[in-house]
Parts: sequence; C-alpha cells; structure tokens
Amino acid sequence: MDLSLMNKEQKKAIQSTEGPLLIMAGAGSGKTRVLTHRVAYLLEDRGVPARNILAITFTNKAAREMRDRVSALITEGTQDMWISTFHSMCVRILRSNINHLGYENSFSILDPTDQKSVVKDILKRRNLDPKQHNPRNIIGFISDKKNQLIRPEQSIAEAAAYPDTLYSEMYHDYQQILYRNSALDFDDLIMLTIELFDKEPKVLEYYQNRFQYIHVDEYQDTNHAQYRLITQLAEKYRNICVVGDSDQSIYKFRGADISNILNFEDDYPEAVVIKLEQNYRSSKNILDAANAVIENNTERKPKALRTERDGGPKLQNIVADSERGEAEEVVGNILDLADKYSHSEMAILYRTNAQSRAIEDTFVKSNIPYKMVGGIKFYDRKEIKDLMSYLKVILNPNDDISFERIINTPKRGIGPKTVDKLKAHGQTTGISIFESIKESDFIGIPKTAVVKLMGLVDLLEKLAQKSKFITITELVDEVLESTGYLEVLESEKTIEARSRIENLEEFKTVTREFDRDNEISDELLFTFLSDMALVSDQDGIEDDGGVTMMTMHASKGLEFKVVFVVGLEEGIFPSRRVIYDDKELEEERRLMYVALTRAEDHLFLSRANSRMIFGKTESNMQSRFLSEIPESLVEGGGAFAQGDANTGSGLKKRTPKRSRIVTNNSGVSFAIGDKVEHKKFGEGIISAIKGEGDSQELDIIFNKVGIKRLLANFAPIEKKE
DNA sequence: CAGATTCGAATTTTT
DNA sequence: TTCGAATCTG
Repeated sequence: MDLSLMNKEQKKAIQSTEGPLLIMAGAGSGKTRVLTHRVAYLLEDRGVPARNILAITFTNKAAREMRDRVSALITEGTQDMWISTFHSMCVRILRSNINHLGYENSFSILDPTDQKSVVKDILKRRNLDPKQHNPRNIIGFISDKKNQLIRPEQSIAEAAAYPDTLYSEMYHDYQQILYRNSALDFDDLIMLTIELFDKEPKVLEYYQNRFQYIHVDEYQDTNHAQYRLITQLAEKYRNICVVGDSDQSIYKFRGADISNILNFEDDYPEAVVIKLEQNYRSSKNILDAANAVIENNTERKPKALRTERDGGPKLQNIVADSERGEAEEVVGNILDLADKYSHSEMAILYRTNAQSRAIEDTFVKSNIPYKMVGGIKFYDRKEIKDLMSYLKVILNPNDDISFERIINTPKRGIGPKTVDKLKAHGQTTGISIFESIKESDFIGIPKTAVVKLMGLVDLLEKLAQKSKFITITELVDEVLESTGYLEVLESEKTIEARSRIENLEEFKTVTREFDRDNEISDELLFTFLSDMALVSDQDGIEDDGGVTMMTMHASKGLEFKVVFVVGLEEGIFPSRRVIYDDKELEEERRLMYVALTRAEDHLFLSRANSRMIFGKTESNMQSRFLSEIPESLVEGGGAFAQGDANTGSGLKKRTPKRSRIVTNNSGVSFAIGDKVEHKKFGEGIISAIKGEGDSQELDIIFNKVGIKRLLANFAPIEKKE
C-alpha cells in the first residue's frame, strides 16, 4: 500500500491495526482517506480476509463511497466485506436470526409515518386526545427508551410521574402491536440485535469471529444502543477502530451520545489515540474563524486545526433588509463568482428547511440551477407511500399498518366505520384485518362494503401470485393499473396529479435499476422491500450541476468551494428554543462549526434585519456566533458591529439599511439594541421585535427579571439615553 | 362516504 | 405562510 502521500499521523492511524484505536479527526483532515486506506492496508499488507472486516457508516451513501474507494485501492474484490450502515447490518443479522426472538424472519420495517399511525391508533383506543399528547412526543419517548435499551416493562416500572407513566404504557402497547405485525422500527433493528446477542451467545460468537476488525465512522454520532452493539461485537478481538470529531456532534436530539467518543479510552485502556489536526480543505481565514467559534464551547477536548494553505479571501459579511434581500445578495455573489466556480461547487446552508423558500424563489427568478437536499422527501410522498404499501401488503397481507393505508385508496367506498369494525374484530380475535375481511359477512358490515372488500382481497391475492413470476417494475405497473390508482390520477387533470404521476414514473427508474441487478424469484419482492426500507433521499443526490441548498445538518461530511451560511440571527441560529440552555447552545455552536468548515475558498455569512416567520415579520439581533468571529477575518460593511453594516457585494444597491423602528403610544421609537427602562422590571435591552401594528411585540432582556415579551404599544417603557 | 372548510401548529432527523 | 388533520356539509 502506497502511503507516501500521508502525513505522520495518518500513516500511524492506517498502520495501527491491532487493538483499539481512536482517531480524532478534525474537519477536513482526510478522515475518509485514512479509513479507506486502513481497510485496504488490512487486506493487502496484512493479508486479513475481506470477510473478517466490518466497516460501519451512518449513511448508505457513505457506505457505498467507502466500498468504491477501497475497491479502487486494491486488486481483489470487496464483496465479502461488510461495509454498511448500522441499520442494514442489523437487518442482515436479524433476517437470519430473529426467529430466536419470536418475530417472523420476513419482518417489515416501519417508517416514521407508519410509526405515527400506530401511535395514533393507540391514542384512539385509549380515548386520548392527540392534541394533548402529540404523537411526535410519544414516538420520541419510545425512541429514547429504545436507544437507552429500556424495554417497555422496565420503562413502566421506572416511570416516576405522570406523562412518563402514561407514555410507558403506550410504549408497551406500541411494542405489542409491532410484535403482532412482525414489524420493527428503526430503533428496534439495533435494540433487538443486541437482545439477540444477549440471549444467544452462539450467534454473538459467530459474528465476533466473523468481524475481527471493526471500524466505525462518525463515532460521535452513535447512541447508547449502537455503542452497546459495537462493544458486544468487539469484545472478543478488541480490534476496534473508531473515527470521529466531538466538535461535529450535532445529533444529540436524535440520541447521539458524545460521551461514547469522550470515554473511549476508559472503555479500552490499551487504546491508541491519534489526532488528525492537519486540515486539507479550507483556507486559513476560514479555519481561523471556525476555530475561534468552537473555542467558545467549554465542554470539549482542546484541539485546533492547522492548515498550510494561505489566508485566502476574507469572510464576507452580508446584511440585508429582508429574507428576500438576503436571497438576492446571495444570488448576486453567485453571479460574481460564476466565472471562477461552477454552480455545483457552491452551497447555501440554512438552519431550517423553511428558510429555503425565499432562496429558491429567487433562484428560479434568476435562472440559477439548484438542487435542494431534504425538505419534502421523495419516499415520503403520498403516492410513493401508497404504492409501497400495496407492495408490502402483497408480500405480507397481515401487515395491518400498510393495509389500512390502502384499504380505501383509491376511494372504493370503504369508509372509516367499516375499517373500525374490521379492526375491532381483529383485536378481539387476534387476527389481521386481511383475515378479518374473510369473516366480514358476520360482523355487521353492510353487504355493499363486504362485496368491495372481497374484491380487494381477491385482487391482492392475484397480485401476490403474479409477483413471483414478474419483475418489480411489472408488478408496480400491474398494481397501478389493476387498482385504478393511475386512472384516478389521470382523470384528475390537475398539476398536482400530474406531478404525482411523474413521481410514480420516477419510482420506476428505481425499480428498473433493481430489476437489472436481481433475478426474478419468489424472494424478489421480499428483497426489494428490504432494500427499500433503508434507503433515504440522501442517497440519491447526484451531481447534475446546480447550487446545493440544504440544512447545515445535511451538510456534514461534504465540502464546497463556496459556501453561504444564511440567517445568522439570534432566534434563527442559534434557534430560539436553545438560547437558554447552555448544553444545547453548545450543540448549536458545533453546528456553526460544521457549517463554517464546509467551505474551501469562499465563505459568506449573511443575515437579514427582518424576515417573515409564520406569516409575521420579525427582527432579530445578529447571531452571537457572528460576534465570535474575529473582525480581522471579515470583510463587508462594518463587519460584525452591532446592528449595522451593509452588503459586501457592491453589485446591487439594496435599500439603505435601517433597523426596524417601532413607536409606542407616546411616540417614542424603538430599535433592536436600544436600552429601555420599564416601570416594574427596571433596565433592559431590546433583543427582538415581532409582528406589526398594534400587536407588535418587543423581546426585552431585563437585567433583573430576564427576558420578557411585551406589547410595544402598551408596555410602560421608556427609552434610555 | 367524499369533498370543502376551518383550525392549529410549525427545528435539526444520516436509518 | 403552509401544511396536515379534524370537522362540517351535501
């Protein structure tokens, strides 16, 4: 293996193959290169058989890339090597072993929408109001428990007070329903694999022997369950190599536990620790800015990225009037740079998907090609989910969750009352909806509905027969035709319906690709659905030119020559919800760090003096993260001086910048940053202005009582100075 | 039962 | 603002 282009640390990381290894890899430090070379080195120089190597990533895309890059480095094939995500690894293990836990090996995998319908069902059955108990919170609760490897019984036993006691009961219901449907959610995949290993030491030992060399990428994002799983697998050989950067941990809200990486050396006292601090991506100015920001986090291991690149252009500060103006500034700068960089080398990063709208509109108007990552997901679209549900039911008629979705889609006159009766019957007898239909004659369902239900059952059974002899693409066509799904859409003649048909067509490019790689067999549909359950839209981002638009979260692991970070305002980024929680604020700062370190050459930081949020105009102070960047690194207006500075691009003249001014009854005007005196609360400073007219509100940070939101017109306040 | 209308909630989310 | 879901009406 040729390692001559590697630096000292990288070489050491590649060659330390025996025993535990922690690689602390800063942003842009060539982490992926190290990982791929390490695997190749194991294969070629150490003669480790491919089948004894495991590499775990978080995304399918990352897994695919890793396999490709390893393949490019070595002569033999990589088919025997497991390079996969946590989830697909667990699916593979569970498909052959889950019978030990009482589930069918043909288990189906629930997506978040399915989860939601299960929870709503539970709420209904318990006569609870979904408004009082947001299904999202309940799903979140269940997910948390599973990530902590807490089973329903234990959760019930441990629940101390009200909502937890109820939620634990619902967790119990939920798990029971899933079990009866032989369905697993994403968290189950991990939790049940661990349970399997605990229960069946022989199975665990088989995989321990198989995976003698284990690699885990993005280790800072592992949750407790994933940590346990890795610990189990690595216990025997202890050749465990984890790679990560605690400064880039931005998924705590999903259960990621940063202490996994921080405590690695305690778990494996013999561990070798290697720091990769040489950055090969960003210019010095960008890196200095990122380092300056992240240094404000108190809970971190000190680490500073170095670069040999020169300063490069200064960071550009953009202050616009509105989100519209902000978008126009971005476009102006893109046009300026268009002769030096292609569109696909540029990206716009924002905190929330909602912020993409103004930018997208402006892009359309300016004819700038773009691609948007995330937002409304392809596989979340109704038509795709409907189709998938048909396929799932064809494979597994007892999948009630999917069956309920399609029982009256397209409309075939089977209403909620009928469905309720079927479900009730199923509940008392313990059989599925599909089976219940066969007895529908006897459970008080009107004759007309019975006929329709029988017709549906008949159709599905025919499709199930056929599915064994045709390709998935043919099956999809068959479903769309025979159910009348396509017909209904075609007769609608709306733009909406048109786009749904297009999406279904798009789906068929996926099935065609699958059909190309797979032979027709009675396992075909099973294989297809298993594959599909774990793919995400992130996988399909292909480079067809165009500026990338995405959330900062989605940008992790990517790099661009030119990066725009937009919406740098208090309340937007950092998000309003975390401002008073130091821990969460630090996570938010790590997100800023991730965003900044995506940039190679040019970095633009922008904000708007006011913007529409949920239909209301709001003004916010500049983000504290901006103030954390040394002014010497920044250009454009008065850099980050409070509440001032105009655009950096001289291209377009924006309306002269002015903070929004509001007036109260006495005719006094207020702007962000003004000091005020309140009759009761004392001295304070205005931090945000929301809304218009009489309902206009001021957020004021008072020295004594903290932040208060007051009506500008009526609050007893006076401007100071 | 199905379409129309009103109501209310609204980060981030690799699988 | 914009989405989905609950509620109302024919």
